[in-house]
Amino acid sequence: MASIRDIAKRAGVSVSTVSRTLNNYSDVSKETREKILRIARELNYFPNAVAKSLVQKKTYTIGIFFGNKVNSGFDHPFFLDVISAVREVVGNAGYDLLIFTNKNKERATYTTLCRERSVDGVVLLLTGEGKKKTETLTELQESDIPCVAIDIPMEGRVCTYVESDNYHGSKEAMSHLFDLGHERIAFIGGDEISKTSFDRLRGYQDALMERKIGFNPTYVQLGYFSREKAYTATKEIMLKHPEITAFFAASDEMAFGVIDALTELGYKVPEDVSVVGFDDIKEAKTFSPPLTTVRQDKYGLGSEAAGLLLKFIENPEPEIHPVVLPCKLVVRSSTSRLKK
Amino acid sequence: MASIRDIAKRAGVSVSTVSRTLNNYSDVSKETREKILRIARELNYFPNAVAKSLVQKKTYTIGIFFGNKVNSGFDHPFFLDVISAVREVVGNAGYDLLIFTNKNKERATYTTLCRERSVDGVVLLLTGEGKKKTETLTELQESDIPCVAIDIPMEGRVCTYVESDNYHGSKEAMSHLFDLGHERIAFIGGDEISKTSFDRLRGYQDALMERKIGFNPTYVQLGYFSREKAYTATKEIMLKHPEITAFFAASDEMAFGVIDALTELGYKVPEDVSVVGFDDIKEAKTFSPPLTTVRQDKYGLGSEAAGLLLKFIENPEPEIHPVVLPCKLVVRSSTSRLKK
DNA sequence: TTGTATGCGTTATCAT
DNA sequence: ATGATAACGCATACAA
Repeated sequence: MASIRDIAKRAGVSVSTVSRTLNNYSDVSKETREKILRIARELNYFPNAVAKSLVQKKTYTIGIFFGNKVNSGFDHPFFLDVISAVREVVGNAGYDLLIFTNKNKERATYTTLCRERSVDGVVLLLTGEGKKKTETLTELQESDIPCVAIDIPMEGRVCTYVESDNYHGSKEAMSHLFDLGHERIAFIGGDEISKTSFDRLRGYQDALMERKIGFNPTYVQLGYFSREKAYTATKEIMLKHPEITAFFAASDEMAFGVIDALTELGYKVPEDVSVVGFDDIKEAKTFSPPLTTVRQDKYGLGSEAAGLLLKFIENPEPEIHPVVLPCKLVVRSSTSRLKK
Repeated sequence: MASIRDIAKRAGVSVSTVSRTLNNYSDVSKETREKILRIARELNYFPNAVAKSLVQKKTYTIGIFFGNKVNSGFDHPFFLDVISAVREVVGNAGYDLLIFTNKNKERATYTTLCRERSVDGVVLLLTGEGKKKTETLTELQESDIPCVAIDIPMEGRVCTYVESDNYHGSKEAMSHLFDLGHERIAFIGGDEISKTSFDRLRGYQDALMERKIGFNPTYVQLGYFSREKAYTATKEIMLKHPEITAFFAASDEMAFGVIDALTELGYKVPEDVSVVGFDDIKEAKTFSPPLTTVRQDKYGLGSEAAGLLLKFIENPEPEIHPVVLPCKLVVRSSTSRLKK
């Protein structure tokens, strides 16, 4: 409640002197400084960040967008890890996090929302349709708002993205299956719009080609990152192609759906059919059977994104380059050697 | 970038007319209104929320504190559900969410942080030590900042809390074990400071007393909501009291620890020993064996908290009353009938 | 219906 | 070393 004016009045000095004192300027005499500090404490003074933001044009706030639309739910598979990392990194630099939630603004775009709130930078953690390069995404990318996206290939003067090395992650998964003797491997992909999905599919295809096994398009279906859709797709594939001995799903959620379907069809996992997932979400470890999967460095994704963002904010002409984080195959019990 | 001044200049009117137009005041002639609106669009105008906040003393921002200290990690077991619900509810009312992260401010309290950012209200989702009624918690409770805590018994003029009906949840769990024939039931509690822990323990004790079985203190240990600590406690108890046939853990995480220990000691769950958890976190369902547990309405906790907060903000003299949400026993496969 | 003037709490520029 | 004053972008009381 107390403002610097109140302090100034009590101390018998001007507001500018108070301001300088509170901001640790050197040109304040020791006596007045101490007096002001004492009074500030007495009045239980705290600076008003809003007023400060207005004049400094800096809010020390990082915005975050989630979900599959401009505004929507928290349906990202590892929202928690990413946001936790972002929070840690930007927090240490003195920034707070603003989660955009405002739903009753039509005509709002990422850019206008950011400008309205005057955030210093923004992290994009979108899913599904939100990852499609729409007009509003392009607008943001070309704006002067520092921006880092997770898993969306955006690039601008102060805009880039962070992703996992999905291509090589996919290949590692395939290598593992090859090592176990599998060759007839089905793939349950993500969607047709995201780079993430595309890279994982490409890894699958290339692994097959390099192994001279060849790529059979009828072994591939899209599951749209949904357990249910993956379940349906698996049934369809497996009924038509009972010769398949392994499934590679582009997400753990979908791998669960694959296993659901397989189990219902009477196959045992991994005895009859092996299954590999992607992501290594929390439930992967406790699932039955524990899922072999490609682990993404979720925390790293978030901390890299935050680090880049801070660089953009603090550096007027940053070098920009997307960050690609390595994946790691985690072998558990949903895969096993092919029985002759 | 464009301000109402720019619009005013272009339109040849005063800033107040522009302001009134943009805020849908009725006393603006149709022509000037249309002209202003057109120019606003041309200039790609958006209001500056910071400036607006300064003059209106309202930020349309809800703050959230997490973790076990004033500032710390996201270690709450269902952070995601709660925050998702809060976001939904306050979002529909036009508020955004501010996650406090700022770590480099010593001497900061919940109250000063809230004042500094001028949040309109705040949600507390703390764990561990953070739930202890410290000075800074009391300060917040007694302040005029609208505040709703989850699982912490705080009450003030614009401050209350939301919790699950832990006591009856506990009793339900015990009833289930009684129904299966168990009588020698151990309890792995939470901590000694939270009401949540206390209520669950009380439910356990009362259930035992009402059943005329009596309460054996040596059957009780604290696990501090940690899988590891619960593991250790379980070993200790089970080695001393092999007559025990069931464990009731005050959280799912701890129930996992209980099962870890039991398994290592050579007991089969649920054949030899039954185990019940509390919370129904995501992994409970996929754990092996799928965990019987007491489900908390996590989303409800968040949406009730948000609803109360909005009431406090919009109503000068709200009636205050804590909200207690019912729990629900979810029977899965970690409990079974006692073998004679 | 419109304009003028003031203030929100702070920083920053320029004097003194 | 300190003070006066303008400015940030907007809302609002009051006057016209």
